[in-house]
Amino acid sequence: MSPRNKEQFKEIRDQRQQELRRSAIQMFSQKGFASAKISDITSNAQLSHGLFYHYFASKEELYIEVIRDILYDFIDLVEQAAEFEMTALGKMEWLTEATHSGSIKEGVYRHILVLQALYSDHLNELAKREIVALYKEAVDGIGSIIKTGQQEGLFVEGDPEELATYHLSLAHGLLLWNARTEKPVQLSTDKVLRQLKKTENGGTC
Amino acid sequence: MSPRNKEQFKEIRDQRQQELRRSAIQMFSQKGFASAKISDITSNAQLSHGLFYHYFASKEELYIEVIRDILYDFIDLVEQAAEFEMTALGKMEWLTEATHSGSIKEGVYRHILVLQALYSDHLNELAKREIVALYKEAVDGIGSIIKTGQQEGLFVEGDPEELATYHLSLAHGLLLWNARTEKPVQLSTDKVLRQLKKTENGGTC
DNA sequence: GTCTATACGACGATAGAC
DNA sequence: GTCTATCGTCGTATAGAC
Repeated sequence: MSPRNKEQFKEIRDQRQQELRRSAIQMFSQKGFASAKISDITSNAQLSHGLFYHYFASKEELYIEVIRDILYDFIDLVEQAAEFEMTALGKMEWLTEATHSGSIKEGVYRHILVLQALYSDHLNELAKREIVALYKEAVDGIGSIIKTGQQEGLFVEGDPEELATYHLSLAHGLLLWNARTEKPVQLSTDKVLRQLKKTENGGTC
Repeated sequence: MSPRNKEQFKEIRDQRQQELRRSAIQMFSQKGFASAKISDITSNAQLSHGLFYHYFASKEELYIEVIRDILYDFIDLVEQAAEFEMTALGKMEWLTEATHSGSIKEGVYRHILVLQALYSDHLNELAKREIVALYKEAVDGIGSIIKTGQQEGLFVEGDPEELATYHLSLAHGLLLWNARTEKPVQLSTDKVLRQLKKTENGGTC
């Protein structure tokens, strides 16, 4: 077996892994952990169900990995926003829009998946604590942005972390609601950010 | 069989039904539809699992009834708020606190249950539409309160229904988050309502 | 109305051929 | 690496005794 072949195998393995993860996000969030069958996940990724166990030890293992993936992505997004060369308000606008970009359904599925993981008992407390910790990392990142916004004098006073929590609550709640209505309310970054901004007409007051 | 006995039987039936519904809310929301076994629901209500089918035709039937119950309760709550003799702001404050009262966990479980119902495929589209319609009824009720608040000049301008959606998104999102953190952020009705109020210091400006 | 026992199907996981 | 066939388990729903 040449090293060439070894590499090729590894590539195939990685690619299949990725396909299964993608498929799992879809299935788990649409059907929930228990109802998403292995065969749902594999057939959606166009593999046989037997092959699943060459890539993951169990259904539960895949579940937790997928949730980790989602949260890492979200943390990345926040970090990306933080590094832009713009005002805190601009960063928050960008972040708000990015959270709601792409397919609405996709965003909402990912969010529900995290919720389900936290509030069901498929996962042990240790795993749940890890998830909470990752989410908190994202909240802290947003808190930092808000803090600079306060120093710029554009944002209301108050504990930045608490304000970040309020912001995320609003953004995600809205995401959920929008995904179900026939004609979704056009997302208004303005309105989502209203609670953060000091006043609408600043110095002219 | 005397009429006296007939009545007694009916009472027992009703009571058992109620016990099963209560138990089901707990189990469904904690474990999800698929993972909540009939035996979980019955044993939690201290009945044998066989007896379940004397009260409900299937697990799915109970599921949808329970969700209806939750939404009817919520609509009642909004109507109650609307009928008070107070300003719109007072009504919204009362409603916000009522939503977060009782055990936090209980409130959050009920909310998650509705979400799960909407975003999983245990329910057919018809049932989902009914749920959305009920939820919308509650949103409309809140929208009405907001409208009077605008006429009083205390609330920001904008489509009342849209503002109601934002309010609920924030309130429920916060509920979810609070239930998972070790030391929940003390609910601040003030901050939840900030997005609705016109300015913090009104006429003195 | 309440219970226990059981039929029946579904699904996670494994074995073994290719 | 990929597939099909199969085992073992678990859970819904039913049957039938009390």
